[in-house]
Amino acid sequence: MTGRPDGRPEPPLDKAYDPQPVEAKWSARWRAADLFHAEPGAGGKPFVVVIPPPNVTGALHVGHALDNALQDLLIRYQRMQGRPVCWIPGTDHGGIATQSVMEKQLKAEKLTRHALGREKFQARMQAWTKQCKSVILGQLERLGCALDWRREAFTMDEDRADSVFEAFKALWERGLVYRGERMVNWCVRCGTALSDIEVEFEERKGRLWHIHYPAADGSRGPVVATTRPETMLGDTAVAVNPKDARYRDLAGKKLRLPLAGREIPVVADDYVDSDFGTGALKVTPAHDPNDLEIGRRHGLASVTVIAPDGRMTEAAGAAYAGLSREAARDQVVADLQAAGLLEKTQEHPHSVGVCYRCNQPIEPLLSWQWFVRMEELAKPAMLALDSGRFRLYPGSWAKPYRDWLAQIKDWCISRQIWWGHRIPVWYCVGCHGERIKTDFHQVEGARGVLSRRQPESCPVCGGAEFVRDPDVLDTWFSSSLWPFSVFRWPARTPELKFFYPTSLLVTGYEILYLWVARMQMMGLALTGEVPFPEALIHGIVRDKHGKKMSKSLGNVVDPLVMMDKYGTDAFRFSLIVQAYPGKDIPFAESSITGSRNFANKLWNSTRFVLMNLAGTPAAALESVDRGRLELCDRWILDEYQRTLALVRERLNAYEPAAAAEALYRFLWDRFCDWYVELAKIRLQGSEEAARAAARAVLAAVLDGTLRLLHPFMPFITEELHAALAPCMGAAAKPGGFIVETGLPELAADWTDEEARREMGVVMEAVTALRSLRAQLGLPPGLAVRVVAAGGSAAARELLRKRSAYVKALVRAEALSYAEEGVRPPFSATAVAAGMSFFVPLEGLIDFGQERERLRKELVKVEAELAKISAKINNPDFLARAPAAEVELSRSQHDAARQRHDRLKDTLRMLSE
RNA sequence: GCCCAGUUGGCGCAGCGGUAGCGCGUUCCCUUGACAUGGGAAAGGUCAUAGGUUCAAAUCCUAUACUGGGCACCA
Repeated sequence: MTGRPDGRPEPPLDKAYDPQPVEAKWSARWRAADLFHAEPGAGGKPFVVVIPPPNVTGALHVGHALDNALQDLLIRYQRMQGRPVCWIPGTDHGGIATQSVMEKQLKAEKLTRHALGREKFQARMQAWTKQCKSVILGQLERLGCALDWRREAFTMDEDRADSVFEAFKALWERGLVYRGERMVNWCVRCGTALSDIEVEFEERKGRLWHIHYPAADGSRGPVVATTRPETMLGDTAVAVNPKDARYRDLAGKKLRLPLAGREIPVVADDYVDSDFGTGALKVTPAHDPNDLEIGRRHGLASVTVIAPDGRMTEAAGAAYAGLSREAARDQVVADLQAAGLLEKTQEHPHSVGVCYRCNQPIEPLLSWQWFVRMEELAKPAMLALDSGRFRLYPGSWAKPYRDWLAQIKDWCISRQIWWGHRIPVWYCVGCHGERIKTDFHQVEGARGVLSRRQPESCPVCGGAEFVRDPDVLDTWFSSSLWPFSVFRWPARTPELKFFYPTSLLVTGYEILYLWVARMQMMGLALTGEVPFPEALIHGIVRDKHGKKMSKSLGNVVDPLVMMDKYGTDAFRFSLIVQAYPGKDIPFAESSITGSRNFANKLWNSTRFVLMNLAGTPAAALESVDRGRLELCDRWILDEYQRTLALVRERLNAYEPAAAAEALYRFLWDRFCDWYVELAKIRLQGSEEAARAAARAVLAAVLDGTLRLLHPFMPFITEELHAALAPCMGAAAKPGGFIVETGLPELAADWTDEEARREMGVVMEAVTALRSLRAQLGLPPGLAVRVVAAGGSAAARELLRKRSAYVKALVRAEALSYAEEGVRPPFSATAVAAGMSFFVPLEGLIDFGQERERLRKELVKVEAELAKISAKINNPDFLARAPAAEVELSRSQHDAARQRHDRLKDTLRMLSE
């Protein structure tokens, strides 16, 4: 340590916290020490979390940062409580989302996946995945995540493929997967079917076209209303409600379908709402789920006019075939208008189902797909919820979760894309004919053989030529197995035995049904256990105006930029401190600034303590004689103890924001603003025993605060702990890394109501005097004399003993006492803690102003007094409120009364 | 249409039965040996509206309005 020119020792830390080097250093050391690797079997019940695997679609966003900051917080917290922890890292192949990222890249190269072919496409996907994984894992490490890096998993690697096949097989054998022809949600852009939850509904501006359908005999027919005129080419009936008097004699008649020219019947069906539109409904069984039902009830034909690629088919007629559905709509409307059949057009906003990946309108299409029967799977999941074996935090999610399970529909799991687990079913060409090779999704009732590899021969016809189901599984299928596939289920590994079921899942509510519910169902169905007994469901990170972040809005915040600018700890803390249960987070940069400042405050309070420990290490708190501690020591220890309890309580209840806030306020408002300032009195004094006591308390409280803060801010606390430990002497806790030192615990009970009360008096007096100084505009450097008068004997005695506190904090050179009723001449007055404080200011004070100031003060106190008086004079209150409450109100009343009287007295004296 | 959540100082949020708090912002003063990423002081709210329960309501109940969200949808 080199000396400074002025002879004082060089401070042990820089003046401001510089996060970058600190983060790099500790990331590397944690990794090198393999600090968060867990082996099965050791040390009691483990705390296990599987990461919600990010899709390999690019870099992480702020939402991931929040999710992982919360997990890391809880992992480190549990670890510090002495539990073995295991947090599994990994990524998800991400199906459609990832494939469309690749397709965009191909498009930029003027390529398509079809031009490339399935195999080459796969190869490119693999390469991309590899690159993307390392970016994502790197970001997680940068965030400080205490992941067990040796256990990294990917939803599409070999081990996970075993799990997926086994799961599919188990469901197949139990008759829970089936291939069926259904009206599915088809995304024209993605070229695949989607499950119901992958469709989002958006309110969009639309129109309602009223079209006249003439009767076959040439007479006037009904007018139908539709939002999708292009589908009329596939109409096979018009339906009306049987009770609708307007159409009573129409049912059973034939109509001439405009543009197409064919005859279609009018059918009567209860489904039709007479009040909507014209009360006559065009029926297109091939392109609308409800129309399909009507068609089935009335034995109607089905004419497919829109192909899976979104273009019109031959069946739509020569004039339209090949047009996109949008172009066909315009053409149909124009043609109808030309034919004089378009009665009118209305604006008609309505909700449109769109693809959750690409936002394009969904096309309902009839096709053969794989489904999972969900009802049977949902029942155990509901039971787990009802019996408390599975709990959601916050509990407000339980109802929506349950409602969703109760009305669950079968899950379409086949996707017509190339990136994913291929469906392990093979079809014999001998049995199904050549068509199975080219027109797979239209082949009715195809029966496949379940196998991972091509079967030897067909069990029916003995043929040896097979085609594999070209489809892949929904990416969420493999995700739903994640809590046990990461431990290589179905293999009965030691990991599976020790780490499964996991302890907690942390994720956002946007995938509650998509993922959380399905993991519960699959876990219960395949392993017989709830995969995690608790789930912490957090909100979404939005922009500062509360809008969803999206690339198109340009309001996306890049976590790396934030970490570079403010440091990882500040970034994490700002997310956690806003993560109140059930709330979305409006993310403003100003909130990270606040956390950055907090980190710096922490840094500097350690810097201060270090400066005072250098050379003379602190004694352990336990070894300090309690009689050597003075008021502020007892007070801060009481506050500290409360904070420890509160933080633990909040974290155990999964309320991290409240825990973070408690720590923030303890460190800043209590420790720094009051305790450190008061400790300075002794530290700068000459009495060695007093200095030692202050050092011991400073060291103990700071050290514990650092450890308690570590799960929130891992890097800075590690750095500061490393700097502090060598200076702590006997007070140092054993352990290398801070996470190994455990959570702070108190050897003794430091509850101290008396210290709280007495510090309260000191703080009140100090605040009142500071306020007085500011209001009088006294320069901060000007030392004043304070004369106190009145108050209880106890309060006087307290202030006499603690006059050093008051003097130091209000920059007073003297604090003396006057007889009640004596007021030093030319003085300003503050009233607090039941007494008056006079500050003599001969020549500096304008009595007119001083009177005015005190009058304003009096108005406030009068209002307060009136309120509290009304309360304690209310007989009902006295009769019915609890005694303690009455007592409290009385003492409040007395305090207000005293304050009031003192102000009045002072004013009277000033007026004389 | 049904269900849920929210509505608290300029902005963002706590509090959820006993006299309204925090962060950011604003105003004033201060480069004093941890920290100007700091210290001190101040201004600013009839806690959406209307009823009700209670000795006492931001907090419980009931309506209403607005804002989000979920579910189901009538073309």
